[in-house]
Amino acid sequence: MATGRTHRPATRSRGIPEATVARLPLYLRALTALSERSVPTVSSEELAAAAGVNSAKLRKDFSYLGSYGTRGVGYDVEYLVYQISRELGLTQDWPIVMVGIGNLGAALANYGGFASRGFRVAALIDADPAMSGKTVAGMQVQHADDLEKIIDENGVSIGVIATPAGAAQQVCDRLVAAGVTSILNFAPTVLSVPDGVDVRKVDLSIELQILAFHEQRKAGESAIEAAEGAVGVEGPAAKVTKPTANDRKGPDGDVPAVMPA
Amino acid sequence: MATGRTHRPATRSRGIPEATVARLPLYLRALTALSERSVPTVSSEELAAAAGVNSAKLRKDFSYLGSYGTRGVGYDVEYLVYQISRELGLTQDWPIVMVGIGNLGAALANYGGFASRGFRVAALIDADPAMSGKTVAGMQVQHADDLEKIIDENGVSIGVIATPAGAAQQVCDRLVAAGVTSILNFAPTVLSVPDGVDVRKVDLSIELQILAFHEQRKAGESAIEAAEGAVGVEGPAAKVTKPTANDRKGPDGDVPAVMPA
DNA sequence: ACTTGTGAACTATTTCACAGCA
DNA sequence: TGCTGTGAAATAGTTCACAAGT
Repeated sequence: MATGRTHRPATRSRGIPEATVARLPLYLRALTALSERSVPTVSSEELAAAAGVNSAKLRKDFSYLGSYGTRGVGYDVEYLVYQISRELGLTQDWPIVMVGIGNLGAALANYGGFASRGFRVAALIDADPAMSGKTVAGMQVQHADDLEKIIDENGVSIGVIATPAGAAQQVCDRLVAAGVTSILNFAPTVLSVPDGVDVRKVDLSIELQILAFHEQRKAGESAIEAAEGAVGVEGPAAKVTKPTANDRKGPDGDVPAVMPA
Repeated sequence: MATGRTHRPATRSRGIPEATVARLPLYLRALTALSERSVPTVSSEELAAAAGVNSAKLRKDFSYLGSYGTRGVGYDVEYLVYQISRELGLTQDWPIVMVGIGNLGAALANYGGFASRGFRVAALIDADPAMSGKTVAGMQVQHADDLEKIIDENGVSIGVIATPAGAAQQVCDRLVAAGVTSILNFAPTVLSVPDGVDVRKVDLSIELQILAFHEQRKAGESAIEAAEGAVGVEGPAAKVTKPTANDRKGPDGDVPAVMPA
């Protein structure tokens, strides 16, 4: 339903803001949950709550996609699921290759969230000959030598890198040379790629460091307040102001080492 | 080493932009690498390249921390490493608990990047009795019953959730009740927490969906151009007013199922 | 009576470009 | 001369608040 189609709301299809794109998967998840509960429609208010954003932002986001709601009523859940899926390109099948089947790679291979949207793991690849032939998440791990062939035969355009940092750029280069144009990088390295190739980076330790920053703020605040006798008193004494030392800050040995599953 | 120290440049310590905070770990990583190669100083240009940003942004970012560079010369590597570490709160020790030792949890436990900055895994916790006592990453997995005791005894203020989506909110509530004020959430759920508690979310499938969006753009561009040769017209008949079936959209079974390491 | 869709105001972030210092 | 530090301009993103549909 929804009026949709004939009237082209001007906005459609022309550059959706990056910030909006990043939230579409969030909305999609919330909508999918509603869909499973057979909820027919949602208001921007309800959906926003379920997705953890405010309703003005959600409405603005949707306005970039088109006018898919009905005033006075809300949004048709099924219809919106479809529209967002389509916008994100999830109505098609995306074969992906995963390179580096260590601890993290194995976890990713088992990750249900990949398969549950348009993604399909076409191959698991590891450079370690000892890994070849091992079964991870129901698939045989293949050797890196076959990378190009696999990409070509499966029409892969998205690659996931979960190798140690040292190998990432090299793997990336091969992926790109073989035709991959989008890369999800879990290795703690800055990858350099030619124009036209997208890279997204997930860095586990960075997230923790950001939390530590805010955590320190909280602790510091009360310390200052306590020292100056100011307002907002809130003080679990447990907040050891000056913890132990911290010698280690050792080598950047991030990403899990390869280790058979 | 570097002029620094005595002069306090006005800016210091007052609200550093969130976008800047998010990049500090990036700079820190690049600087650490330089430090290991015993490079004494870097220019904003060089460091920016190593961190994958542009130099104007980097200089602006650093200007929020203070004036730690030397005009005509650059930045003292060791000094900057220290200043950024301090700013991020990494000069102190942060004990963390990890809840949910499935595939992903095990990978995280083995992740070198945690230990290599101020973080220390104080405990691995899983609700599955079959996991208790098992050794993962050199630590005994403990049962969820002991959560509160562990948090209290170790002064933990940061928790990592790697449980299935269904258990996440419940785990979160217990963490918060026990005194945790920062949470890194790997479960594909929106967590609700009281004011004063920070949550950061890492969602593997969201990142892939964002890539798919851009990937589709690339492909679509040429396809549409080829098909319509014209300008603004966009008329994929596919605009099925009433979505097709769209079967799969299966259960939101994200996050890896628990499975012994 | 209710809820969307959206200009307009506001806030945050990035980029420019150059004065100021080593 | 070379490179930082930073106002000022440009751009991106968010929030407000209300007109317009249903």
